[in-house]
Amino acid sequence: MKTALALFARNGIHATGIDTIVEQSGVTKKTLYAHFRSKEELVLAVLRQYDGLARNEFMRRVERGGETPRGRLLAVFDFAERWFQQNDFYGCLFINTIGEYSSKDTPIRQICQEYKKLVKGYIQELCVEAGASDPQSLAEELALLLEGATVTAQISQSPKIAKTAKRAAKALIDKATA
Amino acid sequence: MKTALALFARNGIHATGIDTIVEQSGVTKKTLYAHFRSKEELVLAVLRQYDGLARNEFMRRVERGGETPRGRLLAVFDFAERWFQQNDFYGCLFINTIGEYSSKDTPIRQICQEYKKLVKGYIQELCVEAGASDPQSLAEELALLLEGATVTAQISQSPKIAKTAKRAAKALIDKATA
DNA sequence: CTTTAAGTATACAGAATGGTATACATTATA
DNA sequence: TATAATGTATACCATTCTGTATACTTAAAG
Repeated sequence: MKTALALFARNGIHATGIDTIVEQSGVTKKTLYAHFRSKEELVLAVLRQYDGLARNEFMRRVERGGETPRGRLLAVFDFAERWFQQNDFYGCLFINTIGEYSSKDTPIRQICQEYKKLVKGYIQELCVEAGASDPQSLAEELALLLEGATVTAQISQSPKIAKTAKRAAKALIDKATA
Repeated sequence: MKTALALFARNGIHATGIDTIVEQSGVTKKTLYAHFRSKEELVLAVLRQYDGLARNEFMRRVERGGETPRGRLLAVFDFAERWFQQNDFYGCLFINTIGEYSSKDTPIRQICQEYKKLVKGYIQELCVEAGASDPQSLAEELALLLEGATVTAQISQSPKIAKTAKRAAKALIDKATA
């Protein structure tokens, strides 16, 4: 049900009408509004669900992608490359959503902020394990590379930018763990 | 006239109705449609105009911001910090727009792609001047940091991330010009 | 002075928006 | 078997969307 509602990812939230969701999901409008009181609540539910799924998948792949802490940090960008290669990759849902909601106090924004904070926190843990002299700074830098690679892959439609990010990440990690 | 139409930047394109634009700009609907045949044409015109302005401003500030090529490369991130601090900063218009238009062949996407390509090209010129061993790679890496800082500043609402990006940039530049 | 261009004001058309209501089918529990 | 919950199908409402048309004002150019 919610699954079909990832139309949001492709077309954006404002551009996706309730009717389209109803039509494509096979669910009836009545049922939809029985579960979610409004479109905003539906959006929130979708974002929250995706938040959990995406972070889980991210951590799982990173964990498997490297033996050493340093290897896991670099695996972040291997994960990114695979992500960018998916044919339903339309950039980061949270970044795209933030672009549609500028109001500072909407709960939608909060979810997006929270997601990014948690991802950065996870990267920071890896930095600690890798023995970085200043884990927080390194984590910020690597998160920057990841965000940058994500939007660049989205715009330029070329997943290979992940390799560039990985190369830069390597340099920054080496410098921070010298 | 077009100036008032930068409602797009704040609220996104799909969320901004023609009526709102007409109302806030003082221009009449008739006149608007005399200049632009459709909303899409208006969007294109706005993006194109902003493309020119933004790139100009960017290059001007970078040029003034540093004496040496290396200094100008770093000035990119000083520019970014000032940009992030503006109270009408809602992230990069082109990134936000791409998030709303996934269709590969819309001219709107092309403008966004072109903008990013030109900015990267300019950074690459600076990298050449700075004597980088592989200017293209360095430019890609620095562009990544800039994009990352932009979306991070937008989401976290804290302009200081520009300093983080600058620090990382310094490390990457040093490595590439050793 | 008159004509022509371009503006304002406003009403309207047709479709799509978010959201509600009615009528009927299914199913699980009491 | 009766009841209550949950789903489907569909029609509908008020509003807003993009885009057009009509009528009146202005102002510059011939």
